[in-house]
Amino acid sequence: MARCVEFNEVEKIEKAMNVFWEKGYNATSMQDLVDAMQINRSSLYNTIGDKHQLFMKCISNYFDNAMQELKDKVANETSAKAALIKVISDKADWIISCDKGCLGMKTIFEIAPDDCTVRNVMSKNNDIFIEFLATIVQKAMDDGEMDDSEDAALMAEYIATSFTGWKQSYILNGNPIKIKKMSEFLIKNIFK
Amino acid sequence: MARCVEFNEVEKIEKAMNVFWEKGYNATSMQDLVDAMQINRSSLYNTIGDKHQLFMKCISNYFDNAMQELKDKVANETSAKAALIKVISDKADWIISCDKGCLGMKTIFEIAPDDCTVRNVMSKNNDIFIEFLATIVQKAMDDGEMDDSEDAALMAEYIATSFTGWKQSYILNGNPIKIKKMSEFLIKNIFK
DNA sequence: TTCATTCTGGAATAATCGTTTCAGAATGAA
DNA sequence: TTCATTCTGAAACGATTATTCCAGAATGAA
Repeated sequence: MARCVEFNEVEKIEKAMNVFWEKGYNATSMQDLVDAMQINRSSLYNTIGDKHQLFMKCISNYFDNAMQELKDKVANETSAKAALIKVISDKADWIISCDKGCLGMKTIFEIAPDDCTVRNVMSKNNDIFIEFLATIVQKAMDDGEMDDSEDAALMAEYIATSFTGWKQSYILNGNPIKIKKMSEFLIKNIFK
Repeated sequence: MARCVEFNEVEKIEKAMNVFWEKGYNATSMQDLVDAMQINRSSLYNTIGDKHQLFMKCISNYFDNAMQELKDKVANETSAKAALIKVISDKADWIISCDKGCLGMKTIFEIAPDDCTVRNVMSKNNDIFIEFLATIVQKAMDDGEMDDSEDAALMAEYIATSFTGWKQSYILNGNPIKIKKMSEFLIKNIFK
């Protein structure tokens, strides 16, 4: 009957995501996005929507990918303790390897405080992440690999907030050794 | 000989700072600033400079104030341990009480990754802050109030990065109890 | 008061912003 | 091939951006 969409939406979303990742929401212009996505302006507005809608899709895609990766990673480990160590040290490696900021943290500090829609999504995603971490922590406690005098949820939150702190440190100092040390310190701390 | 400036620069800088604090650098327009500062556009450009220069003055002023407050606070405590506890619990209270984001953290995540000038200033300020914390930690260690098997600088960094994590948590969840718990957890952790 | 100097208010600038519009090319069932 | 439909490319939109300019008011030493 009629012509149909000629581009793969997920693929385009990912290209847009990289631009937001690098520049942040406000500093990214529609021109930047159109250029990077290699898509027509009209097509963009017709199929995905405006800048804000596109951004929402980007952060959802960002989280979904990260969460899937995390789950796969954990599934490959034999114990809860090993899984936690893997997750923590991989996060440290990731922070060190990535010279851009972090789309998630950038969004939380730049956009979330003033944008209710964004804040709700980020908050929900964060809850899912923390809850997932908490189940592993709980398992480690149940298996006697970890001191269980502390609340598992608080422990998970403690781990997650540490990641944010590391990212801040790396943005400012760009010192990989410091990040490594802090991750080792965290691991030592939670298993002591 | 000639007419002289009729406004107090520091006072105006503080008004501008509040706007940046609330909206972030990119989302703040010169119009917003002119309105808030109650100053003429020309006067602004003539005496302070452009948006970026104004911003630099704002973050410097922000840090100087915070640092002075911190030093006063510490000076009023009798022991290094008491000072650390005071600093940590006050930070938790501050995070809870402030519904805006945090100018410092906002700047680090939004601007610092792509703006070398800003990054250098923030990095230097952060170093000063960490170093100051480290001296207190070291004193607590020397006085036997704290386990000295860990590096004081790492400990200071650990405390500072925790603050960032708490702010993230509070932006997303707005849960004061959680912040309180995390601050208690931190205090318990560093003195154990 | 005079007058060189400096500040002030508002208009003007050029560039860029996000978004819309529309003619025409591409599509694919009939 | 036909033709209704949908996508595409580029131009155009009005609003807003940061910044500059300039005429005139204010200033204060001479």
